[in-house]
Amino acid sequence: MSILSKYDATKVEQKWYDYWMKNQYFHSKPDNRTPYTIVIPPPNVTGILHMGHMLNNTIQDVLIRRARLQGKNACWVPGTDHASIATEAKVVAKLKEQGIDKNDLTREEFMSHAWDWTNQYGGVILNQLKKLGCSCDWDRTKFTMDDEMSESVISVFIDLYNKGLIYRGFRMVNWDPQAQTTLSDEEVIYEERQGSLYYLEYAIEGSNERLTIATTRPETILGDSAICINPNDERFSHLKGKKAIVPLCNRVIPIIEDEYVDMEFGTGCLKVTPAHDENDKVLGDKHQLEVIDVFNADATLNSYGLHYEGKDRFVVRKEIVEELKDKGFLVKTEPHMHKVGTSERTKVVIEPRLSDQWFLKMEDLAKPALDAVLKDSTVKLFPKKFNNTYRHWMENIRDWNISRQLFWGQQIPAYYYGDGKDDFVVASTVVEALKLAQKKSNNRSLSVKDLRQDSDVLDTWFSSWLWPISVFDGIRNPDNAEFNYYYPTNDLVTGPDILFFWVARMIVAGFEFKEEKPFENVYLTGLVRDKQRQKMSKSLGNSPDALWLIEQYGADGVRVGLLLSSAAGNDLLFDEALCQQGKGFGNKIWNAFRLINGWEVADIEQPEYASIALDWYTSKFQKVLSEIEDHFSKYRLSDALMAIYKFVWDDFCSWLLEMIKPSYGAPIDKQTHHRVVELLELNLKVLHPFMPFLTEEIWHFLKDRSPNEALIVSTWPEKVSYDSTILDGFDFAAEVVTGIRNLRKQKQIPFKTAVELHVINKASFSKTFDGLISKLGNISNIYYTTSAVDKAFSFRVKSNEYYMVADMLIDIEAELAKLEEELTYTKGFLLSVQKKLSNERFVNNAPAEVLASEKKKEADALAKIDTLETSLSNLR
RNA sequence: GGGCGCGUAGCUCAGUUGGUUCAGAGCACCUGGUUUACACCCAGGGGGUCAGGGGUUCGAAUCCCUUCGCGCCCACCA
Repeated sequence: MSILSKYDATKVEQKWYDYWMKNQYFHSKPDNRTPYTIVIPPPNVTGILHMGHMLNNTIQDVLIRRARLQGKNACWVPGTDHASIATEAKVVAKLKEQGIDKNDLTREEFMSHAWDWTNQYGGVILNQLKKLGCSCDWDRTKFTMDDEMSESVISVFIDLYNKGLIYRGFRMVNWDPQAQTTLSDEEVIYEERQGSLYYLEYAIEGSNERLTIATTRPETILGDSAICINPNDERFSHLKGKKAIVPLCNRVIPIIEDEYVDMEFGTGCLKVTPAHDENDKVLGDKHQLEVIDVFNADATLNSYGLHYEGKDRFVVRKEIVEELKDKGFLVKTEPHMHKVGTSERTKVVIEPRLSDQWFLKMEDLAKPALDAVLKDSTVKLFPKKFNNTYRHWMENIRDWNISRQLFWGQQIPAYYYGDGKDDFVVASTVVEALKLAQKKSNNRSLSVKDLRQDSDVLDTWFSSWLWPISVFDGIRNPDNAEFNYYYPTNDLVTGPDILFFWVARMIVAGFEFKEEKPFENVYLTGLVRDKQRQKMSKSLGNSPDALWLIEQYGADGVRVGLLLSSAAGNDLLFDEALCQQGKGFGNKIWNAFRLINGWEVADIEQPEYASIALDWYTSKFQKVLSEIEDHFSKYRLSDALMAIYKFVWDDFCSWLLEMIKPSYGAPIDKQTHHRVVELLELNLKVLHPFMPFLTEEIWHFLKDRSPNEALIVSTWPEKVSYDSTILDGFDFAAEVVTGIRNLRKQKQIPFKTAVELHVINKASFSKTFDGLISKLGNISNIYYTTSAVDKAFSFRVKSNEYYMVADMLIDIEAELAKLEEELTYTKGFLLSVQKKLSNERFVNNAPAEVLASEKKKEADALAKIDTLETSLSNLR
């Protein structure tokens, strides 16, 4: 087979993915190995792959592939989330295009459309993950609305209800008027908006006086039930006990007193509208005020809105201000910055609204989850700084509104049998519900027909908080073998934006339902932004198409590009140039392989330099391996990758291969070839998690391998002790080579011209590396001497003096100047070291090794000065 | 308003308990290169008062105080 000079990812990647799939390497089943488990953060079933997914899933794949190589039973469970509000919104929009109004459909009809949609788009994102190389166990693919997943959700609901933790309450909730559902507090995003503060006059009953209040929401005045003043406010003490008249509708409302009112803000008078503001609701309850809801579900005004009935809240705001102005109620308008709650999904302004909803009591549930992270560290967050955020949320946790006024989701298993507040039962089936209802109502004649199931569905997160448990069927079959083997899972990789939505709640669920954490480590990635630091989003259009990127740079290139600059917890500034860098890296490795592969191998003696070079690289590999391990242990994947990147590019390609490369046309000896292939294989192993396709491709080119010898199921390199003296020696030799190269460049001595090298070996540097130095510097001979060499260019490494003899004119003045400069610098350095050493307090307080190092510095400097001075006097 | 975090080379970031190798890496930049794996390359190089100020210490990018700038999370002020 011919080997192309440029690596072509597009031709290679699909081939290996199919191969891995065919051989079932992604598939896991319990056995006697240690499990390593990751559950995917399930993406929205109808979503498409964006940069955040690419980053997340690349990281997960790196972790899972490494674990697999380490001999663990690696299991990565994929799946999707039904994302009730987002998906329902998409389906509603699509139906609208077809001229179908959701409100005209029955629940069953709508669900059928939604399932069609899901089946049509549901697989898209998972197929995109395959293109990225993700080694998920696809046989385990789950969907949060699968029958068995839904069953788990329902049984958990019933369990929590029976424990008294779920209750039904008439409360102020966050209402999304577009989706016409409630939202949890977490789904509301507060945005700073420029608004206005309107000063309105209310007449006082039985008086000509008028009272001015300030409000940001004039459209709600028709729902006012009181004016509130601070009892300590002397400006208004004469109004105590009086009544005010609401403009336009002329309703008479009481003037109440409460210290809640801030005397400094606005006019010191507050209009109280219990139906449309949470604080007003509190005041209303305290003072037993009437609750007047002026809105319909879609935030148009209802009949309380008088002639504004049917108009949208924002339209009414404009119009009512005009009317109030015309009629003399508007005193003034001031610009006012304030925070407005918006829906995470639909972006519309949230309306506080009173309604019957289902809530989950969180306070007690939160306790074990709080301790697990902060006290016992049974769950560890990376980076650690998120511990504080987590603590704050958990300690101030509020009850979770879990009902949604949607169709797409698990319908709440509550059945009403009467009109009373408590006339309902909670059960998994109608039959069971009937039994309970008959008992609770003491009415034996109650039949299924009398039961009406709650029309709400559960919050999506109420199903995904069970994800690590339910994907192994741990709710329905608590003691099953799979669950016992895989749970708790090991690592969770996700974005910090869903720390509360999902991560915290999974921890809660783990302890509540399994008395066990759901995972050990949580790796929170950064957000993917563009080069201008803008968040990547569809609306900004700054997010590159994932598949297009993969086509351009190969999955390996994109993976490397994403990982190169994404330290854990830091935002990633995505730049396509990084993918190019990743692709370039792949090509570099490819060419290193081609070089090795192209050598003619002969049964000849191994040169000494080659053996030394290989020994050095073998030790260097071990050193880098321990660095890589260290980075992995801290979830510093980009550092691990960078360590490998530099190691492969610099140490392997630029140093090792150049050192062992046979001269032109000559064959390489068998032994060297064998060892360098082995070393390349080690490189491929540590690279595989990052660049799975390229490495597998080369792996199979190197040798004929049967499927069970594939790289993906090979073994992670073993850590063994290594020789650090050879590493130090090599560093010294490398400095010598660099010195030679520098001189060649400065003096324009072409590399092709062999030169002699003379050395005054004051540093007693081992001659072991002479062969390598000669090869890399094109040195004809190395001579050891004790005195300066005439007509030569010189350079120094530590206290060693090197002379390069070339058939060229030496500029004595320039050489002198160079030596003088080095001498001045070294003397200055010596002075600073000696100053330190003569400081008694330093000598007394500094640890021994610091002291020793300073003394060594002093000795080295003295030796170097001696060398320099000798050279100078010789030259003169 | 409360809390957390950040400010190190042109850019993105490392820098563990203050002390060999502490001022680093990658990219970008500059100079040279038709070395028969690779120009997606090779060799070499420049570049930082570690945001400003003060303090502790024999010694500070690192610890403390303070000023300035930035980001994030949480919170009901009309």
